[in-house]
Amino acid sequence: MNAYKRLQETFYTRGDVLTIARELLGKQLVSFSEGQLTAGIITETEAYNGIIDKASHAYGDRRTKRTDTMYQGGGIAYIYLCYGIHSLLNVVTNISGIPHAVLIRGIYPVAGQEIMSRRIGRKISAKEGIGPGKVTKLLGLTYADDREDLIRSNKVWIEDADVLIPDNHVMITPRIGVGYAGEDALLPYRFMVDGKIIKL
DNA sequence: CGGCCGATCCACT
DNA sequence: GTGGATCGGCCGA
Repeated sequence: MNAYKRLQETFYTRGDVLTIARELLGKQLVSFSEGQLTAGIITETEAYNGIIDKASHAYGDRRTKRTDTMYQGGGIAYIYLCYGIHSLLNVVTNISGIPHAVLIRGIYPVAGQEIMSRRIGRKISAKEGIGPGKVTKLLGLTYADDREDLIRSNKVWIEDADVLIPDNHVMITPRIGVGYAGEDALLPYRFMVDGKIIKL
């Protein structure tokens, strides 16, 4: 039923986190959580550029129990709790020792919409999934799923679903909610789909 | 050890 | 437009 190809390690371990954040647009994020399959096309991402990026948890090479996940090799999930309530899903990139990550901020639901509705407590709209806290809620993921292996896990992974997002439908802006990051708050590290998703 | 605050969302005014 | 929910990480004393 589903012949889509899961993204492999070579996709995640590349050095340019901005390129990966851009290329994740249109990819299909799938979760098989609580025995339920849900999936969405990624529509919004943000890049976090490691120890030199003031907006990153790993700024200044701050390696703690929490940020240690980002120091692992690319291809795993970094999920942490924000505002005490929301679990935020990131994709760890680059090689082991370099704490790069891409925050998944938005998805367009394509499978398991009824499951998603139940998880969120009401019917989802077509544009549901905007906002990183909502992404994890729809997919049934929490910070307990931190470090899940996107390449080998049967709980959460990302695959190429033959969705093409042309450059003229990609909007690039500064990141959200990172005012504390000084001049780095202005960097154009946020990528979002503007307009139609084109399925081949 | 205490206190502040964050890569947010939603209900309510 | 705004404030409440809710908790772990981090910093300063």
